[in-house]
Amino acid sequence: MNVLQTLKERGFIEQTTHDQELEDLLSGEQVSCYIGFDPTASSLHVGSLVPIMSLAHMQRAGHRPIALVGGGTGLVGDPSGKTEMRQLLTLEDVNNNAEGIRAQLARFIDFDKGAVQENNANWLVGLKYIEFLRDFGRHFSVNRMIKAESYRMRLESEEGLSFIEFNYMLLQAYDFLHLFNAYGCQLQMGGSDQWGNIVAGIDLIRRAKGGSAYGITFPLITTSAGIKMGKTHKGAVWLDPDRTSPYEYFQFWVNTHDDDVPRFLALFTFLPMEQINRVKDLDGAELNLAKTILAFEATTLAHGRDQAVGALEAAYNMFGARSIPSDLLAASSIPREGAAKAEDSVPTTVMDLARLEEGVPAFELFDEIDLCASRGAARRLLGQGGGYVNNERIESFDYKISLVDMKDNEIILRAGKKNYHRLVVSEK
RNA sequence: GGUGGGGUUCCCGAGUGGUCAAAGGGAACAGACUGUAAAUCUGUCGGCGACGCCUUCGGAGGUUCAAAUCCUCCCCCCACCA
Repeated sequence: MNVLQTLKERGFIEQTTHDQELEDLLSGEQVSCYIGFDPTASSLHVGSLVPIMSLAHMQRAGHRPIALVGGGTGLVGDPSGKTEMRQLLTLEDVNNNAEGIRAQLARFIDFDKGAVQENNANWLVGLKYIEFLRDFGRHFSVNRMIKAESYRMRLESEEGLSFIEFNYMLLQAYDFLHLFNAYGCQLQMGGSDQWGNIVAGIDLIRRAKGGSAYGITFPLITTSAGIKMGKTHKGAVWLDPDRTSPYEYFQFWVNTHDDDVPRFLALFTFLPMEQINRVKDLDGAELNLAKTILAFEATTLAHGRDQAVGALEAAYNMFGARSIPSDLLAASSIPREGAAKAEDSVPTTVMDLARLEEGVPAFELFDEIDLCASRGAARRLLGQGGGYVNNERIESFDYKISLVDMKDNEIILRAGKKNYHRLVVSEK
């Protein structure tokens, strides 16, 4: 089975150009393929996981993945699929962000074994306007461009489309051409909103070099609730452990919607499909175990196995241990017998002994340790019965949390069902 | 550059002198129900030790007992015209 089939089977493919030729290409010798990543932040988030995983699949199949950081295009801003103009980045930001992104990609693809990272700032920033127009601008038809879906939304919007953004397609096409020349890269992959840009690159390669190139787009992954994957009320779920802790990351995956579990297992883990397909028949508590495995595998990929085990144990500690049958997704290396263990993956605050001796009103404390956004919010939460000490409901908003509540040298506070916070006393 | 229309609480969007912390919807949060799910129902949804006080309606001034609402200047967005 070649990569294309693997990707298809696992739900990565929305659309491809030249189905048959692409199939042949990928069945043959090593192919270089690239995906662009926007350096809008120093970290990637779950929304980029589909492209990342697809590169990983490529490498596993013996091909060469090229991760292109859009250091140059990031200076312009891609209008595709967006309703308003993006904040423009400075070159310095972009370079910093590119560093962070590389480190994260390295967990999924191996730069020591052929994978390449490039930054298009290297060839875009020095472009000469007139030369560029003469050499490449003439290959682009404005008539065609304005018909592209990627521009239509903005063309029809009140915001309009600025000229700088209109150029984006040319720059991305030029990237593809550059990588074609430099690496013989014949395949570009990207989100479905990139279709127009990818096709523009393929055209440019044909017109300018007479070469053939191909494209693959990924579907936009939405949850069954219809929301774009990877967004939560707290914002994006980041791959950077400083932004989204491994425990939170794990929890994000555990909270996957029922209907999404098999699909997400296929996309976001490397577990074999025949095992994943069996998950489709599960429901209820059994399905929850599959979610646990999904979370474990996804966390292992992003943060390493130790962190994943830590997150799993922390979850067991908070929500109760489980044991996972050995025939469920057997390829997973998840520890099958759950050991609940006090873990510091749970946010912890160290308190002065003196304050706890005196007692701190619950609403004040909940605000202070960020279980609530403000004292007012804490009052409301507690008033509605959503606050707990050691899993017992706090009955009044000004109940004083004190040493009386100390159990095993800690006090576990909880807001709602899932937000825990641990309080310990300073040693003195 | 001209003319007209706009900028409201997380988002959309009402509100054109007091009854406005500001309708309605969405999102979000809590409770019940559950499987750390979804759906549903109920409640909450600017801040504050809080039946009161304080800060919000693009920005800065002004009129008035009283302004999101009226006036002046400025900034930004949009449409049409040039």
